[in-house]
Amino acid sequence: MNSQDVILGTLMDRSLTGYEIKQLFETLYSYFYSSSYGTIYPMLHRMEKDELLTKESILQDGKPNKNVYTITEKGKKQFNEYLNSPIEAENVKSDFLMRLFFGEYVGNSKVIEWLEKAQIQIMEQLDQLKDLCVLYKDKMHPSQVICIQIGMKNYEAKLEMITEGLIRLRNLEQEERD
Amino acid sequence: MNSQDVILGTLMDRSLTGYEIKQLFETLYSYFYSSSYGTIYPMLHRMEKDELLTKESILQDGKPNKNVYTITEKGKKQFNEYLNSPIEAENVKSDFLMRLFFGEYVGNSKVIEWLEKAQIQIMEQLDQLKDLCVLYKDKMHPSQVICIQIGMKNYEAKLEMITEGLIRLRNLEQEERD
DNA sequence: CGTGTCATGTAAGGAGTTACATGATTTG
DNA sequence: CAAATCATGTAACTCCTTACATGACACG
Repeated sequence: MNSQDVILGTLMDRSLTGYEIKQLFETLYSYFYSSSYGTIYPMLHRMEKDELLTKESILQDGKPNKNVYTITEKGKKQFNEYLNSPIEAENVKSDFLMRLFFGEYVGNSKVIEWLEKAQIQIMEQLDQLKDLCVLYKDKMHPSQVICIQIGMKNYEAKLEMITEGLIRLRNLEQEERD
Repeated sequence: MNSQDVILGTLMDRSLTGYEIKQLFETLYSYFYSSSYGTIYPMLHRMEKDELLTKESILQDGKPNKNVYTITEKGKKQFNEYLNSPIEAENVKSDFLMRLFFGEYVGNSKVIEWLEKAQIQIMEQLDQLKDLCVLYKDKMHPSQVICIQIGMKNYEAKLEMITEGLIRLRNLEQEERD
């Protein structure tokens, strides 16, 4: 799975601009993929050159011009090949979890601070996903439902453990004061 | 968080070889970090040059020689600076979830195949984590306990949703046949 | 009147992976 | 006897991020 595969998949059911693709990455895809404009725009150019996509420039007044990309037959074929290739291992880099792992080197109050910040952030992410879930509810394929449910359940699992952990750490702090 | 930070943290409580560090990445750290020998060995060299680590070569018979690395005061200071820097956003690339998201383009039986494979794999990962949890149980810092609990709960959440999803998809397949 | 949104793009650099090379010993 | 384990290392390459540049309109 690389940016090309994700872009191909994204354009399978409708044509989009680079900007709109990035928005999808930040919302609907946020729990399983991310990449920056510095990846997306050059990749779209390359994919057009490789005839996986076609570009249509749309002049707008009041707003900057758009480049709307549409997947070609060749692009669809390529995406299909990807879907039939072996699944790659998940790749996670979680600074938050790593800090928790090394929490013994910073003291309880700092760990509590980290947990509280994470709690707020994850709540926001979960809310965003829930909203999207309501929005797309009836248009979603069963497979997509499973995907988004895993995403939500993951956030919920994290929140649960953070809440439990906070209780334990706050008790420890209290005991120290006594 | 980059490979240097993770290596520094790993060497905080004991000296290790590159090979042993990699083993930790693959087991204890597997749910929040990974990297290859191609990252680890050159990074260890660089960190020794930068005086963050010292190297001790140990000659073994029957086995290849070892380079055991120990963190220096400078290294500890650097790790402390990292711990006091702002936490970076989590970065996930999950090929599995992305395929589920685009599952409508492959048909139910393929999605079921993906889910079944993932189920087995995640069960193994969860078992591994559980074993480690038992092994380190009494030596773990409260913060580390939270970390590993999040890891386990995450796997459990995924398994739960996969099981539910499989039931739904198998019913759909059955209905189609009728 | 500043901040956010819409919209695209590039250049330089960083961080990492893959594939290869070596080689003895242990395990099934 | 093959495969896995122990153990280190490099070179080529890929992919991606960061930081910058541009510019108009809308909102409060």
